[in-house]
Amino acid sequence: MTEATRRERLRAETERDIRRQARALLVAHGRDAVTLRAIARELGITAPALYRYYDSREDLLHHLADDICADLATELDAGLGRVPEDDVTGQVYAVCRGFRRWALAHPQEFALVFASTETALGACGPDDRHQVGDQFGRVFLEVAGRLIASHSAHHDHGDDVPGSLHEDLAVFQQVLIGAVNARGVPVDAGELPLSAVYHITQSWVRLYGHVALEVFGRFPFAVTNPEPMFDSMLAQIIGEMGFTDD
Amino acid sequence: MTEATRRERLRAETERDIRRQARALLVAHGRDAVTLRAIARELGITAPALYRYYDSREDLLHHLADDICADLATELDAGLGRVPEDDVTGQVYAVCRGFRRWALAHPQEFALVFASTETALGACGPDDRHQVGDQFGRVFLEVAGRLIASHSAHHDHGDDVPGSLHEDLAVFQQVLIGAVNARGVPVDAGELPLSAVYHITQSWVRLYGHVALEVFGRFPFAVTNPEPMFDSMLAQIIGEMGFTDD
DNA sequence: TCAACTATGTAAACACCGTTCACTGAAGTC
DNA sequence: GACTTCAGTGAACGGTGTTTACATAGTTGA
Repeated sequence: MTEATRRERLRAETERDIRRQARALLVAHGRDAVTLRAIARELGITAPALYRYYDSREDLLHHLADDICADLATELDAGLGRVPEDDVTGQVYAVCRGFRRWALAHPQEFALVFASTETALGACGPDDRHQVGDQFGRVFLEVAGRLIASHSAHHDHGDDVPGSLHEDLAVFQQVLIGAVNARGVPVDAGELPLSAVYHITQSWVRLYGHVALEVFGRFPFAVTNPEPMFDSMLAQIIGEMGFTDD
Repeated sequence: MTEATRRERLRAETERDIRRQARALLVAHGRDAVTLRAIARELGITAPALYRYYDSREDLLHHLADDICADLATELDAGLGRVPEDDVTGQVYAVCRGFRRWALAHPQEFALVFASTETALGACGPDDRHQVGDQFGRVFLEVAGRLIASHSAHHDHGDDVPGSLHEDLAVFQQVLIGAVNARGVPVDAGELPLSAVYHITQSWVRLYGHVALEVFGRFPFAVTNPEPMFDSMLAQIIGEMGFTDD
């Protein structure tokens, strides 16, 4: 099984070390502190050696963002595991609260992955086009899709979907259906109408908006305890889907 | 009137030149490109000379953020001037669309002011505590306050305000009332209840969320034309206030 | 086994960067 | 006209990303 040659094992090991150090620097002192020389210094090698692993600092940051997405997805998945399989509302709560908790605990990582102007950093993972770009998106949107699909009969305010969005939403609809089906829950377009897809998107806007405002401290006034505000927003988002609790 | 000495005039002029160049570098090549040496080079002086004007690069970026806030406020104010005084809905549309347009046209500035982890950059202006932190906030939130105040009778879904937010919201309520009154429109707490203040905050979450997602390209799928989505969201936000159009 | 090859590291150098310090010279003050 | 204030300079320190030529350890095949 240990097919890898000695050199390959060593390479993989240093590759992990590099990103681990980069991650530590990011957490401790922010994006600007993630310098090739600092990483190399910490690893006991010289900076140019890093070019055997990454094309440039930018490339390293890109892979770092990938790692962060993967870790976030893992964390959200773990939180999901602690909720009963059939309690879909609870799953949505778990994922959304998990996202907020993660963002507040890892502001630098959040800024790198979710608030970078470089387009390269956002789209994590090697997924095809027409796919949810990053591993985090996979977790969050799959749960949302399952929630909506499991309660499709309840809500039907379909008129407010802008016509010019139909094409984009239809693509996303297929992605969501594929993701949910891949988990063994069969869904078709009838159970996940465009209005539901649109509502998921709007929910993402609000979830992201609240979390980013909290992380960056851009609420219009000092919020002493933002958690009830977040939970209240979640309750409203879920409530708008047409059911309250059971 | 030209009380200023020759030296004072020159100083003010250089100060403006510095920030203008810093701004140009930010726009053209992003935050990391705003270096003291590049600014000085462009101005035909040496880098240490900049320390006669700013304590550090960080300090310069802070003042730059102030400038950006002021410019944004000016632009939003100008857009506001093109809407009839009594068309408050139109004013909200103007400010929100103006904010989105500005953010998309100035992504680097947006990232600096609205998505920086450094707390110092967000709170622009020399305003006291218990005040809206930046000049942009002043414009946006004042319009929102006026809108709500002018239609307070229409909506009253007051129960969904988390109790633990009452204190914070009350402070913000006073700020909003003060801002609206300062424009000559008398309002009191009865016309601007906490539920309305809460709704304004939630609207800011959605406005910010959409704009930031668009600027950073973090929508879960490729949105071919995000503008109708934005307008649809605005219509819904305004609709939730209890009136549709007239 | 040993030569050929490849992958991984090094040292030196280049052109940048923020920041500090001693110094110059012009503008303002009495 | 002497004195002070202050914008600007040049040199220096330690830091940065990146490229280049070079060494050497690991792997491979005859």
